[in-house]
Amino acid sequence: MRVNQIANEIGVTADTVRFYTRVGYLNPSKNPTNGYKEYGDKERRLLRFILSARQLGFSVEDIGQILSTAERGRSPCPLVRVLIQQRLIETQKSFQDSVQLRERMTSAIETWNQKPDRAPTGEMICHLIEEFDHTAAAVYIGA
Amino acid sequence: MRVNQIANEIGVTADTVRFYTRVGYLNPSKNPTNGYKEYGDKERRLLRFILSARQLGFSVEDIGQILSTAERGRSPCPLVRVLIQQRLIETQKSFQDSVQLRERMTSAIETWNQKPDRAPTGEMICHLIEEFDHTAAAVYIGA
DNA sequence: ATAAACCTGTGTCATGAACACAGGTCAAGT
DNA sequence: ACTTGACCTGTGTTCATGACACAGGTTTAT
Repeated sequence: MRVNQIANEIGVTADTVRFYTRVGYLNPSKNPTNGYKEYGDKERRLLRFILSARQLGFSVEDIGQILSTAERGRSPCPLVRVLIQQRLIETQKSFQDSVQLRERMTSAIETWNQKPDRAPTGEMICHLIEEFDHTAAAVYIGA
Repeated sequence: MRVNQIANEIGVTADTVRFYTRVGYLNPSKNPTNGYKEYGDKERRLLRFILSARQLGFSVEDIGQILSTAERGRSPCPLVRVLIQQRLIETQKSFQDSVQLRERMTSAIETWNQKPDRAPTGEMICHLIEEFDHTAAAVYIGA
């Protein structure tokens, strides 16, 4: 099985398979006649596992730790339980960041609907952006 | 004004100032005796503008377009209105992604509370992850 | 045999800074 | 004048997760 075959079968791009090979999580054998990498059952199982873990928010490095724990025959479960808590915190953060950014953006768009375009001056590059920032700052400090 | 001075005054790190200098948005003069970059009023205004735009979700490249439009004396406002719509779409996407990931994560954590740790086998690396993925897939296809 | 179509591995790029590091500068102390 | 130490500087590299570019190899059709 070559890179595109396994990629299609699992539903990812060949580049993704190559990436996990490059970082050493997949270890295909090498066809000596043409240098092509040969993926087998083990790689298929590993790749599926990697994708499942990614779906749950584990980082590629997390997965590396999980895999090497399992390779040594130890249960990766305790590590998994710890790691997901950490990643959850990060996800909460990125969620909050997205919410706040979205609010700023929609608020800006709405405000800008009432405002004309203007040419830049020595003082201003874009009055939409600069004035909105002042307004937002004023709101923020409660002014 | 040297890099740390302007950075402190505006409230960012020196690395951030260096970054915007490197990409060419800030053009400090160079002190010929020591090679240090000398930031002035113009750079201060530019840096403030850049940060305001970043707050609104514009990418660094967006800001480059906005600045070069303004430099040619044309109003960047039409561009700004277009760009923010695009970035808003991306922000919505990242918002939704965060929400969904968070759901998967909290659901996994909850499910895992009922499950023991287990050592890996030839078939399984981590039953928590692999079994949750099956469950989630089953839910997804309505099974 | 040859041509086109497709596939491969390796190397580079992307975001937006943060970090590492070797060397320069400057004030305090002697 | 000199030295020590603290601080500062610019430049180069690193981060995460693949996507993309590219030169060359392979397979299929003629």
